[in-house]
Amino acid sequence: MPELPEVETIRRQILRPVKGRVITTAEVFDLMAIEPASESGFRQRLEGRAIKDLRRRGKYLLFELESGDTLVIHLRMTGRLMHVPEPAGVTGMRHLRFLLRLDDGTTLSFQDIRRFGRAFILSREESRTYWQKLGVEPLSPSFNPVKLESLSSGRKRPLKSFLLDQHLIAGIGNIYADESLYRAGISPLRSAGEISAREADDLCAAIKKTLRAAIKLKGSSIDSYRTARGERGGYQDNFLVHTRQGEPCPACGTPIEKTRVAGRSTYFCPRCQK
DNA sequence: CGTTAGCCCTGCTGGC
DNA sequence: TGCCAGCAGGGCTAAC
Repeated sequence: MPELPEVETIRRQILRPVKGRVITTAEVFDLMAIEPASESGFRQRLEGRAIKDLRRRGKYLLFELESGDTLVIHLRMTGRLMHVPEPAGVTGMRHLRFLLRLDDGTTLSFQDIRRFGRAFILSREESRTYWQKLGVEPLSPSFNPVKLESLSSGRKRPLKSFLLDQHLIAGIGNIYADESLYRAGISPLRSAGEISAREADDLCAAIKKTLRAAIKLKGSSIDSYRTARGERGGYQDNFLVHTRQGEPCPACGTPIEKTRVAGRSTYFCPRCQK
């Protein structure tokens, strides 16, 4: 499931190929993939527009257009965004929801098995306010132990639930929440408001270290995630606890436990994580 | 306000 | 072999 490292991998891979390109045609095959569900509106605001820049905010990918509009794509669970060099490369693609043809003959394709992924377009004005609801970027300097403590203080909810809340910190999903908490040696069940200053230090460092390591390996391919070039990520082979229930903890050998927190599968070492 | 449960969706898995 | 309940979960909304 694409989280910050997966979305950032896609952004880095397609930035150069798409920057400065003009979207010649936009084709929609599943109206559920776009908001609002209007193909004509979607085409009107995209066709003939040049892509000025490609940015990321949390798990969102932002195509900034010369027109001032921003095409926003969220992959959710099973969304796949690929840059396909050959015009015929998209024929026969399964679960194809929409595609954007570019003026150099290449194509951006959006596939999505579970149909949770969405694309929408923000005007310049809407862009100014839309992102305020999202929390701090965990890899930015403004995400530091002091910030983490100020976000967590007074909150009774479990740390796992806290880390998954995109309004507080933007980009961490189920995989990297588990991995970061393990690295920090803190239980996912602990109340967010109860962590010490020392633990906030550890958790902040663990989050940054985990996300950076995952980006280096182009993300995690447990299931359907692929990079923009169609490759599998490599970080799933480095998971310390996630999806490893019953296997020995890398540090102490205690079997990794699986439980459910905030409606999500949660993996942790009952001995190393207090 | 803070927090959680339910919903959306489809492919895969495991039990019988 | 076939059937089907159960599971996976990001973000939104309703409800407590």
